[in-house]
Amino acid sequence: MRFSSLYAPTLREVPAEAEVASHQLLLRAGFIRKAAGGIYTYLPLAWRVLNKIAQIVREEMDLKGGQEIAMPIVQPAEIWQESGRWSVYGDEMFRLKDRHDRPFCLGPTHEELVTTLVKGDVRSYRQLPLLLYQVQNKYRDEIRPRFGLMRGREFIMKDLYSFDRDEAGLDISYQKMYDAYSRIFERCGLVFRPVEADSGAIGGSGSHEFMVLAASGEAEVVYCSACDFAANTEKAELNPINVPDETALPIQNVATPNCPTIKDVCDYLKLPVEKSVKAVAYTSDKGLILAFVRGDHEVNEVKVINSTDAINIAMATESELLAAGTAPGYMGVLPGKKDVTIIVDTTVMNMHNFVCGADKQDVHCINVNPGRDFQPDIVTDIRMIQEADGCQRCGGNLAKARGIEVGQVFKLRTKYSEKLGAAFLDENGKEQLMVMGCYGIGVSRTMAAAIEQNNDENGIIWPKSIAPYQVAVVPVNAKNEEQFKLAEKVYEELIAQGIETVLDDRAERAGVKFKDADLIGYPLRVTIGPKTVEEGKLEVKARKTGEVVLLDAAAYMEQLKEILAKL
RNA sequence: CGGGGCGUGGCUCAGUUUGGUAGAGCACCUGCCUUGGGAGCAGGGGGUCGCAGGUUCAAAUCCUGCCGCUCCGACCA
Repeated sequence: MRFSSLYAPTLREVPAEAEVASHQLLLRAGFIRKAAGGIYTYLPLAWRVLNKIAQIVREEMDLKGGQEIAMPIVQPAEIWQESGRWSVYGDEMFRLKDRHDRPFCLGPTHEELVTTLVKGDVRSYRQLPLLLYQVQNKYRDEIRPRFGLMRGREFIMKDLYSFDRDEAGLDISYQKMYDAYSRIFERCGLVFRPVEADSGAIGGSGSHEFMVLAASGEAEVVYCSACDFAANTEKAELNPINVPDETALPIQNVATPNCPTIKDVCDYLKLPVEKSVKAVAYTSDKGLILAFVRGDHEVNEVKVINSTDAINIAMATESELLAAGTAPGYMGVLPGKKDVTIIVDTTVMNMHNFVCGADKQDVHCINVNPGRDFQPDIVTDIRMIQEADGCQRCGGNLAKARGIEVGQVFKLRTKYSEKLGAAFLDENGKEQLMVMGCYGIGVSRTMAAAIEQNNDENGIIWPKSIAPYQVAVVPVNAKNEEQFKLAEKVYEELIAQGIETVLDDRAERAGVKFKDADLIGYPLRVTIGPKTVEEGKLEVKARKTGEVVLLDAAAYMEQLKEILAKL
């Protein structure tokens, strides 16, 4: 491709809307343009990168027996109503109506559609396992789209669905995908880590997220320094902390003036924080929810949501708390409140003689004991893991890192086959539900994550496997016939060898072309200018290391290929 | 949802406080000159000042409403 005709409008200045590196660089280097909030046009360079990532994904999916299909983006409401998710999905779903007023949505995911598809065609265990996938746009009307392609409302996703005859089959499919995902992100040149994820409302074990490690990541992960445990902090399961038995003392109210925080109370009463219980109040479509954890712990909102039937939850307001019969800053576990769901962390149930709010301004209760003094509506693990908790598996030390979630694998089991009636006959002629899994990769997010992990002050540094072009050939002075002729010759020769190359044939000054080459991030740049042309040399510069090598202009190809191969 | 900031040519922004002929740099077009890290000179094209009302002789500027973008918070009582 000749740069003069390439649609890659580079910008000298950073568009004001972009905050993170990948967003800024994708805009500046002429890869994307915004069409609406969280919705982007992919320009030729971006489209090449996306296709390369998708190609790697396809190869690895096909190796594991995946078959590519293409399902519609527009989906009828009925199947979502059947699975129950039409109402569950909430505002995140883009909904529309046809001319007959029939409801549809833009697919945020395809479990319903693919299950409906397969149940119509698969009758026998002989047709299983079945692995179907597609690569297409997905639509999610995010509360707050941000960071360019990292959290868009329209994005490209690879989604594969596995159908097996039983748990054992699912385990095999799951492992295949886990392995394939590891290979995919390796081939994309990314530093990543698979982490355990809670399978949420679906229950049971069986979900991993693939995190590209980057400071700008939205997710926080913890990992063990001793074993291979790694988990999303939002999802890491925690064992309750055991404490020695104690004789239950009589419960009593104590005045605690001006002690709205746990620290105030414990300082005032001279109690260790481990002897206190604090609350976070949420308001939801199911009413007010009070979530209690030990004073030095943190509430994990995701776990709270998973432990209830609530769909949308938000922090409760002061007036809501007062109306329910409690007091902001002084909320307690004791009964006597109106229309409140009380959720208590498992560790709290092991505590004795603790202090918590008395539901009255400036009053706390001391010597509160579970069972004797209160019975929560729900007892479950709702706290956020901390480094101090240590590895929940081996007791080793935990460390934290930030990550970008680029993929997730998930055991669905029979959640959808049951709701949508996807069954087959086994060899005994007995009807069985298909056992399903789903496996997603954010293709457009992977592109952004690759940039987050590979950039410097001059621009993008593409991993070779997903670079839009491998080499840029830059004649320093396009009007110098000798230089330009040589550049064209080298360009033609590289193309003939199947090496993706851009010839920067613009009548720009050298500096402009160098800046653009760095910004766009070609792994290699071949410079042809007066310094080298007279000596019959080509200058080859690696974007990543800045290393420069001079090659014989008459016989450079083998060496150049070697340099490329080593990148 | 709440709170802050912003909306002026393709991009970055000035001008708004104190109403009075729409500006700069970059980008773009033409010519000259220059050619190893975003050159220089000369000439030129391009803007319903987010939208809709209102006030005024006069509105980018003041008032009201709406829309869009963006950041922060969803923070533990």
